[in-house]
Amino acid sequence: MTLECATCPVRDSAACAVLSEEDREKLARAGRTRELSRGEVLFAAGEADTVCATLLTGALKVTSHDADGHERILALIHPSGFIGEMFSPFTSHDVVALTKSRLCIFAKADMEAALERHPELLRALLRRSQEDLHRSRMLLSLGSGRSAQDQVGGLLLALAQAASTSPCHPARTFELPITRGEMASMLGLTIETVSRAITTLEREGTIRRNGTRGIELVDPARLEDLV
Amino acid sequence: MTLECATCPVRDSAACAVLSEEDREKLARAGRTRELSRGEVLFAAGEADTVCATLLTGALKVTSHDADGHERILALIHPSGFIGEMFSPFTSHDVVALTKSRLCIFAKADMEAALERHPELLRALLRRSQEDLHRSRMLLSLGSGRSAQDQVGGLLLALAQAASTSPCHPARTFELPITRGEMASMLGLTIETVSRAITTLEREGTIRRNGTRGIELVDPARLEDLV
DNA sequence: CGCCTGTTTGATCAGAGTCAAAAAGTGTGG
DNA sequence: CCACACTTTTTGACTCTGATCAAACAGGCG
Repeated sequence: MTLECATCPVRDSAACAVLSEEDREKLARAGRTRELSRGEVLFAAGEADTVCATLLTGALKVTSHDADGHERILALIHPSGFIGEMFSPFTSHDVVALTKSRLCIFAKADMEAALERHPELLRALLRRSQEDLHRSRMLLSLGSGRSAQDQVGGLLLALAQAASTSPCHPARTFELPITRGEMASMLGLTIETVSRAITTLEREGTIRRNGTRGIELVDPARLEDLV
Repeated sequence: MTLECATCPVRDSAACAVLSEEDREKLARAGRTRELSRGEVLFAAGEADTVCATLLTGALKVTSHDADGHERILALIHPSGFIGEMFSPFTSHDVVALTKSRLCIFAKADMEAALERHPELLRALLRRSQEDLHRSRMLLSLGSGRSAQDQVGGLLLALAQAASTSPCHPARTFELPITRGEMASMLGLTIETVSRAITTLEREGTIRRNGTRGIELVDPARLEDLV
């Protein structure tokens, strides 16, 4: 299926937004879209990977697996995010769909050619890469000396910020994009510990739950000074 | 002090190595070198930062501090590494010298101008940024479900790789660039736990110690299949 | 309705943290 | 070269948090 940039949901925020209308069209002709359903694998670690992609809708996770198959989530990817290490011929981590997702896929060779012609695209990717790096370090610092409950609180806050439309203020109410198990795997905790932490946070009056996925931040300040 | 690219120890590996001789000279004229002694702060989190830098010799750490002042090391920077988020006006983390270090410093504005003129420099920074991201995720996956001993083993392996001249094989013997406390702070453990882990690894015959900082990997394979 | 997946809660246990002190290094000045 | 002070590392005893094992509970969907 060929691309329809005109109706693209991330046409203003994705990396290719820095291109002119016509340049973008030219790039689009080299690409195609792909749908993934929950659990489908986009990249598997260690495979040669010859494509890169922009996420249009849905959400992806970047994971690694330790010796005994335990999964660790290293990053979440939201719409307009870019996937693919342009300088490494092999993927180092798995990339898997968390929900039904739609992507815009390019051969690395085509993207490489576009980068050659459009330095502004290079700049857009650099910016994204530095943001990814920043988020990755956030996740690292979450795991620090803090108690399990503080870690979960910090993650909730981070997810609220990701769910928010405005970049600085967290959303007051939002739906968790991930399961308890996936939260646990982002923090290196167990499902049970995450569940208990959420229960405690609710009993303390810091948050309120709305079904299993809905979260309302009653007292965001309390979460904020954990960071 | 003006720059002497001719005698620069990282002239072939730093980002600016992608420039031609004359372009590099031009950039060099805008920069200056700076010396830091152990513990000196290059950037403090939250400050406006108007410069970026390449590390020539020594080592730096990137750290964050939680509410009670506990430090967490998010990354190490080795010679030829680049420091400075080009797209964010404020530094988000502290950057501190681990040892006596020498840097090559540029005003962001000058670097920005150079990026404008030399897309290959942009590409070099993107590559570096993706490598940083990769290292950051390595550190994340180290912390996973693994025992303290395995985490320390994994860190030793990573440090051996960083110390090695060849990029894939770890050095068999090397000097730890950081103290026990700093190792602990990279993994989110305590000094005592790190110390005990190292003692156990030696008793198992996986490593041998040579003074407090020297490490010999007797059985690297055992460490490798922990990852 | 019953099955399956995901979540919550409970009881027990082990591993890492904490507190404390000895030992090994490092550097300084006499 | 040695004596002394200071920092870093190691080791020990005890505690407590989070993992583990197990079971009840809640939704979603055929």
